[in-house]
Amino acid sequence: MAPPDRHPRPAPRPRGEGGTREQVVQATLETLKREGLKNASARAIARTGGFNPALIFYYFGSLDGVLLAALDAASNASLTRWKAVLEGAGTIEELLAAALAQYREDVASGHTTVVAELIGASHARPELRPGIIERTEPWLELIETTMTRVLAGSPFEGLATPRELAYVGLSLSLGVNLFVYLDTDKTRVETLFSLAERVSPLLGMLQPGGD
Amino acid sequence: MAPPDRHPRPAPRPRGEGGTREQVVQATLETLKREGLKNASARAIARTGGFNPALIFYYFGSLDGVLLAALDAASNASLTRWKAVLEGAGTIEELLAAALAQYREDVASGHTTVVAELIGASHARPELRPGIIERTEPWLELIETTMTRVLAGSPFEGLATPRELAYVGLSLSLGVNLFVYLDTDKTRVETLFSLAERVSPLLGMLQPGGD
Amino acid sequence: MAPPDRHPRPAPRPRGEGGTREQVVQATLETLKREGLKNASARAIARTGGFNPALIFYYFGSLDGVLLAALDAASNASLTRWKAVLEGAGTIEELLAAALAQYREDVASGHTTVVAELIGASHARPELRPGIIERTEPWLELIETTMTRVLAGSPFEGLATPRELAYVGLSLSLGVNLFVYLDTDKTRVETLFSLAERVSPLLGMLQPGGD
Amino acid sequence: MAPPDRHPRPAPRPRGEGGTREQVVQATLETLKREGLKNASARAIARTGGFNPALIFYYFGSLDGVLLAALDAASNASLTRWKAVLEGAGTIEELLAAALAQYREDVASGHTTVVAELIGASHARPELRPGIIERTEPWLELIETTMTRVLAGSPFEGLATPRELAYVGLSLSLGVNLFVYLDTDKTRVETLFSLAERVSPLLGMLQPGGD
DNA sequence: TATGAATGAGTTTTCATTCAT
DNA sequence: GATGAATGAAAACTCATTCAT
Repeated sequence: MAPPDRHPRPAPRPRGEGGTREQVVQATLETLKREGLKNASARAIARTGGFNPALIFYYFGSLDGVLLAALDAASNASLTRWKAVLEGAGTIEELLAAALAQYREDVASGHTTVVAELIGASHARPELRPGIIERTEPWLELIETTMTRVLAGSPFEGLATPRELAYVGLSLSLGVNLFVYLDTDKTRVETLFSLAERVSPLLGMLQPGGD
Repeated sequence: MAPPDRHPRPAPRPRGEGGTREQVVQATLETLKREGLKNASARAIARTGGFNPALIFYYFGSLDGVLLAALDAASNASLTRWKAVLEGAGTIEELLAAALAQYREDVASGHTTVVAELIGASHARPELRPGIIERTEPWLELIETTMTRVLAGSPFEGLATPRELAYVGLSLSLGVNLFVYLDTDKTRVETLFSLAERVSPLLGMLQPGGD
Repeated sequence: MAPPDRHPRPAPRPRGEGGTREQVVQATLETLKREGLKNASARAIARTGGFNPALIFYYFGSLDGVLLAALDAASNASLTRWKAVLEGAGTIEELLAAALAQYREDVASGHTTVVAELIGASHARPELRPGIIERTEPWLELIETTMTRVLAGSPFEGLATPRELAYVGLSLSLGVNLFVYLDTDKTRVETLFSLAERVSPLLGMLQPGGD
Repeated sequence: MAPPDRHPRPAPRPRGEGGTREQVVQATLETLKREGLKNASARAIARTGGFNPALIFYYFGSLDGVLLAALDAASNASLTRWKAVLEGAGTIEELLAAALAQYREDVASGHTTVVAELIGASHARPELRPGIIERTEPWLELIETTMTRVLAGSPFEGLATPRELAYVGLSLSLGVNLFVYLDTDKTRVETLFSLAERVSPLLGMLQPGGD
């Protein structure tokens, strides 16, 4: 006469496919996109992923833990894409065109949302700041490297260091991210992008051989 | 019999001066600056201001209510200052110099923090978005008006509409706001500003009579 | 067409009778007695008292807060009783007899359980220690005062200071409390008490005039 | 893929020596001493010992299981020491001196802490009571035997049975244990012990041949 | 106008425990 | 013999909000 099994273990969720840990990160990402950081509680994430909230703490120790892990995942994926895109650009004009195209895609896919969300969140949740600042560095480096390469020989070269330009680039990028978010129907962002396309050839003209 | 320990009656707030409603807004602003949006709960605000949490709901109906009221207050104050600053500028160079000076002051005083905080918050708290977007409009108008005036007769005039430039300006402003926040020791922001100062005269040269 | 009232406020629990705060303390005491400290969670206490767990935090700030408040209540009540009892005793023999009677009553009523429970708990919950130690002092004072009075003129007077005897008394009292708790059927405690009754007259004989 | 962050594999425990089971008991003891019963969770114990929490259940079936096993270990070790000490004492005076010395050592080494902790815990955790009461018996027997031997021929012999005196002894011992715990800087306990030293010779004088 | 009391639903986190491997 | 993964239940505590006064 076995005692009544009050907690029958449920059929184990399909394992493997990326690993449970990965699934938790994915659920976090999805929740962040769908419900906003404020509502991305441990419970909400678990609901999204169909698992037990305790799992989050088992793998990441704290809610902040998963949030940063999710930022890592999103940031890394995005960084890889952008690296590929920027490496293909030889001239200022090409660079701007490529960046613009990628930015458009990011906006459309909503992929950047998470990054922007969490960077914006550093305001609301001071605890996250250090981790977020840290994850900003590879982006600065990518911009810096690209600037160094593309600006070689241009009149801009003497005007600003690559690092300085990286700061400008990151600020602009963050700003547009926020702007996108405030722009519900995306018409304004489109206006902004088309302006960039119009101006870009003019900048290209300033480059040696870029006539 | 005795009132609960947790709510020792504070030294009675000086009544009148500015009205209770105004005091609630001020307490909200202060809490926002000191503790971040995430921690700006009704209780925290009430603690800051030394009043009863229910007061918030009495005057503003909901927590989101005060938050938007606080955004209004901060935004209006800031807008007034900026209007004064920008109206004094006749040339592109003067405009940039004036804007930079004001921006520096804003960063130093922490006055912009609240605006940035709440705009960044539109990510985290979808409920606030509509209200926030609305409060963005006067800023766009200010930038637009200024651009129209300053760019008259310059080669940029044919390149972009004032509205388009307002979008650029707002994005940049938002971006720098975030960047400031990520930059704990403010050295990066200073680098950014000094770059702007170096570049600004060059742009001025493009203006008619600006040689 | 009012919106559906999803949270109809329940008929308010009968107010007054000692005040809500007092009810919370009583519920804590009762839970402590019935279920032991380990199981005296906020939920359990609230269940006992039929109120919302949040009420505990509203009035006492933390679980430790109520526990100490409960200790205060139990300790004070007990202290009052003991004071009355001890003040009536003029000789060592009378003192011992009175103390024994009161101790018997305490054991029977289970009233001391809570005090012993929480003092014993200082082992398991270091956070409570300072508060508990503090609440020990009036007991030491009571024993000290009594000893001073009763021992005047006896041969014990030169042997030990009243303070020292207070330490002995408190230790013995704590020890018997624990012993009581380990002694499920109370036969051992009864043995102990009857021994005390047998010995007490002998001590009395040592007193001046006590022959 | 990678193991979760929270469980970095510790430097592999030296196997064999004493057996894993014994290591679990030791870790329990150590955790009990360092963090108190309240915080001696399965996880905490496993962390202390550098092994997997499941090991506890593998060997002892439940958390209460290890706790009692730890009490056994501590109690037995202590009992052995005390047996040796008490057997060496022939007179009341010697007995008291020896006991006092050993008690002092126990307090200093913190070795008694665990025993007291768990006995005190019978309050907080009713589940542990039966097991604890059981482990009390050998102590009573030791005191009883010693009393019988030492009191032979003394005037106390007719006054109380050895069993009764064992109850007094255990109560006093438990009481002092608690008192020690409440006495942060140990000055009070020292006062108590020095009083005992002063009084002890007087008791010795009552013994036949003890003048 | 203002507030103390009260509450339901939520928060993050930790628990003892099980089980497949 | 030993462990990593996983989980349901519960822990302490905070939240925005309401309402009688």
